[in-house]
Amino acid sequence: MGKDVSLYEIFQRLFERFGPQHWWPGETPFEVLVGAVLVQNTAWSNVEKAIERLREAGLTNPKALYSVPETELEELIRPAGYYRIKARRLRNLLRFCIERYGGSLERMFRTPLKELREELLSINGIGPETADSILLYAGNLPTFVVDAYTHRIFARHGWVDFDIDYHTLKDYFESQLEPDTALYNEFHALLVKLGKDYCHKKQPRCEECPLREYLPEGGPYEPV
DNA sequence: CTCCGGCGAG
DNA sequence: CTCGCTGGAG
Repeated sequence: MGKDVSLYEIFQRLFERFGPQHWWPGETPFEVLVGAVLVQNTAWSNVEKAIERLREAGLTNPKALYSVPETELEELIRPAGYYRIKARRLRNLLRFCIERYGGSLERMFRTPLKELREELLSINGIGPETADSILLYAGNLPTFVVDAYTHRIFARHGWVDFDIDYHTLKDYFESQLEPDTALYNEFHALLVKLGKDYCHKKQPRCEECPLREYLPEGGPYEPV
């Protein structure tokens, strides 16, 4: 797996083309945490509307947001889609923050990475990608976030198999990269940028892609 | 495997 | 109008 590719080289190619993506820099850790749940299979532009509504309502911390009745929360986050299930998932996460850490995200993120990751994964509605997004982008902890774009980009280039699972792909990145929060942050953001603008699900723009020099002969690999 | 769902791009 | 979206649960 991975062939002879250097992940640092891939990162460099993407960074040279796209520059810094400054993901989740100005927002509070709380907004990042909320956004990580709301963004599940959803365009970020829709999540921003929901976050903006919560901000306008002054719901800027776990206890405040958890005090909102579930049906009201559903209406607040409605623009993000999946609003019923996301309201429930969000409340599951908030309840955890409150009961386990007194509603203090600062306290929560002082927990050892591996330990906190397991705790987050035990919450109904928090899967591997959401957990890692919270840990990396809200907690600044060095865990690599894998997503559908990462999978698509690396499988199409033949660097990993199409049937690779989340943890194996995550371990692949973390085994070849230093545990650097800033690097993980920027790398994932750049892969999302590439996935959105070039490595489309249908009709990828390989000719103009920053990674075109790594394209296999005869075009990108496809799932069997 | 299906469902959850509003929303914007094309 | 259709498609896909910084997934996860049942």
